[in-house]
Amino acid sequence: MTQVRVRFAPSPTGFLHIGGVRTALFNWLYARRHHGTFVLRIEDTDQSRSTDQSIQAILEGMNWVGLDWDEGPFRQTDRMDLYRDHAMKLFNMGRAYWCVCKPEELEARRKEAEAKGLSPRYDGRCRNLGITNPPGEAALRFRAPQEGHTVVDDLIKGKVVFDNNVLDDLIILRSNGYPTYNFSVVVDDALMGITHVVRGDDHLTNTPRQVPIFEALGFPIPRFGHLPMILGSDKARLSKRHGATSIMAYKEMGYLPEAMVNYLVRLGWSYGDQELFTREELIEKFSWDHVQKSAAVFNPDKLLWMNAEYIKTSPPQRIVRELIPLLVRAGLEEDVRSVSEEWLAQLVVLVRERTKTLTDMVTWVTPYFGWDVSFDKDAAKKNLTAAIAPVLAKL
RNA sequence: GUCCCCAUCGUCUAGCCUGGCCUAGGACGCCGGCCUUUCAAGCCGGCAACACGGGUUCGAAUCCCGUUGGGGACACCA
Repeated sequence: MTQVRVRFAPSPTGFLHIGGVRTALFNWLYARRHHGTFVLRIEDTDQSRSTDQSIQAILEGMNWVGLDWDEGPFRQTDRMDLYRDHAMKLFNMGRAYWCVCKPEELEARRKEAEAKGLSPRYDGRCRNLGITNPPGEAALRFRAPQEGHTVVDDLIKGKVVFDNNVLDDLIILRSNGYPTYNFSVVVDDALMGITHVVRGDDHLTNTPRQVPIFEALGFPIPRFGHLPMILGSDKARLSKRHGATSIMAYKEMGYLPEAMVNYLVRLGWSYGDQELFTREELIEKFSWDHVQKSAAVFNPDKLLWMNAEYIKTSPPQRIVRELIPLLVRAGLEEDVRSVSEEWLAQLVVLVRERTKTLTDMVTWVTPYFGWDVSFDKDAAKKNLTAAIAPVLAKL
């Protein structure tokens, strides 16, 4: 078998979403499992929505959960020549044509079709115009096959058959010269030698649109895998109104990255009855055939439980490292400086079984700081009751 | 509207491919008990599901068809 090459290709239009993290995680696990390569690619061809700040957020999030990439981050906007060259190649071989329809006209026609209960597809009116030198602004469309069918043998869903007559002649180059997603993704996945394209479920119907482009360009077709979506408690796609969806928001709330990873991987993947996995175990045990086909509801309670498990079982030194910045932020910088890490570690052991998040832990730990610095475990245990009572009262 | 995907406890899931071991297992949450001077943790126990309808079969959660329900896609967004 050839070397596994997978990628995570987010668009930088906001913070890093936990759904994105899960997609990245599955790709990362597969790469690590097979000693393959994990590529990070930033899909920033939408000029109006992409921001550098979002790119930073993506990198920050990936770093926090420990998903390291072997190549990249590549930015599609650095690769514009590649897309234009390949688009023109398609044009020159007659597989693409110039479309001079105005965006507003297309929009109007789409609405009209929808109103009539028809498919809101492009009607192909520029398809056979044979425009070679478009006057002013024009977009380049791919001449999609109209007959036959495209079969996607999905790693997760199995064989899925699409009739080519539902295919649209989609725009591959916008009139501003930027490539569209369905085109740049094909060029990049091919040129980057991606062997397995694993992405969200919402891309499944994009696949039969992309496969003919691979074919037309003479590229080998990668394997595809489509991961089920994450839903909110009302079974609607997970969004802000269900609570925090940014991965970094969970850091802020006092979650451990290993707990996030463990929870997210179990959301849609299983290994018998096992709930808790070390990173090494995940790499060793991960495979597509235990990935669920159906969408999963995000359950904050279970995540909280899992975080508590990690807090209870992680080496106290590890917890201390994560805790210190939070203590500093809580205004306890002086106090933290006056005690040893060892002292803090003992304190962590003392309170950890009653805390579910690091933020909880800050609350529990705070009253101890007024005490004698020569911390004695046994003495503290005897005095635990006294320490807890006032904290309880405040809660 | 058209196309595609999905369907086991409230939720995450095991089992389904290779029908009988399933009076359907585990986990979260919930309820009760034990432990504890109180809380938490821990331990023990309980509630709770094969969406529905037809087939196939000696036998179906497991295979087939249909229905219903949920989700996704149909942009000069990704």
